Amino acid sequence: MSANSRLTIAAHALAWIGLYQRQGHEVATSEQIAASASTNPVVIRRLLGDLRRAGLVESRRGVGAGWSLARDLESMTLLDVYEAVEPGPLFALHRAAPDPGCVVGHGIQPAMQRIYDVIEEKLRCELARVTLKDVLQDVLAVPR
Amino acid sequence: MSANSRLTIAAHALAWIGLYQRQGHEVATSEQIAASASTNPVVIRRLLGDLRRAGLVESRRGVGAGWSLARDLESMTLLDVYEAVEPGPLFALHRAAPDPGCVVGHGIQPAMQRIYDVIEEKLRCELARVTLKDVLQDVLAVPR
DNA sequence: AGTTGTCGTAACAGTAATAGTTACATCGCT
DNA sequence: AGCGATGTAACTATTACTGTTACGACAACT
Repeated sequence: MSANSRLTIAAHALAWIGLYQRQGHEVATSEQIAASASTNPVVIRRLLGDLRRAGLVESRRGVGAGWSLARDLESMTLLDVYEAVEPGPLFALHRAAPDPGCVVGHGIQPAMQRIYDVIEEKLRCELARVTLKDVLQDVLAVPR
Repeated sequence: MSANSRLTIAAHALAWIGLYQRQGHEVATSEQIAASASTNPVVIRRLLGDLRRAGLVESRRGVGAGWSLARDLESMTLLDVYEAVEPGPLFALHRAAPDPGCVVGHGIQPAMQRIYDVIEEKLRCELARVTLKDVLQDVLAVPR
């Protein structure tokens, strides 16, 4: 499906900031997070920018700048992250409108859309079950 | 997420063939289906090729060739189609392996993978609930 | 006031997948 | 033998994500 890693990296960043703050630090820099996630700081800044617009993190500028959580990890779910970071739908309909003169062409889009709506709702339910605190807990529980 | 229309078009094709056969025809051509779906015959042939490999349709060659259902529409679910047509996972992990020396970098992949596995299983359950007969029924129920 | 370190963002290249198109060999019926 | 459709290769176009460089904006510190 040409899956992307945006949800993974965003969760990684939030867990990283949460753990870092738990260790007594005020803010985390995009460079630190990027090093942990093996990616580029700009990628992190873009993703965290989306999360800031969604009210999940805050950023400070100037010297000693960086990112901090806007809410407790316990109050954030993967659904919040997903919505902040993945705009589009899971499945697409036809690129070009199907033939409206054909019975199937006429009815297929409403029919499939209804199915896709149900499926996306289920997906959201599952994502909403998992808080970022759960994620961090799972991360820390992995044996080394 | 950069969603694609493969599942939609494949369902369209199956519903079209099913209805066409119900009307007494033996086989449907990729050109007929492509016209209904407003796409190119080769796109249809590629998708139906995947469905043939999955045992959902059969193809005949030579004069009077075309596509027919290998099983009843009632015995096919959207999960069968999804599996035939969408190889990859819904969400990707990191492109490059995260820093194994970092606690988060070390534990994030198993943690997220477990979450993604659960979510994909739920998705499959939902897809398995819908047969292609249901789809065709819904299509025909759309008012014109 | 100047220096410094970080964010915010634009701009561009690289990669990959889907989709559309053309072309043609192959097959099997008539 | 001729015909009509599949099967498939090859190429292009489009799109999205990712990675990278660059630089202005900003705020703290000396």
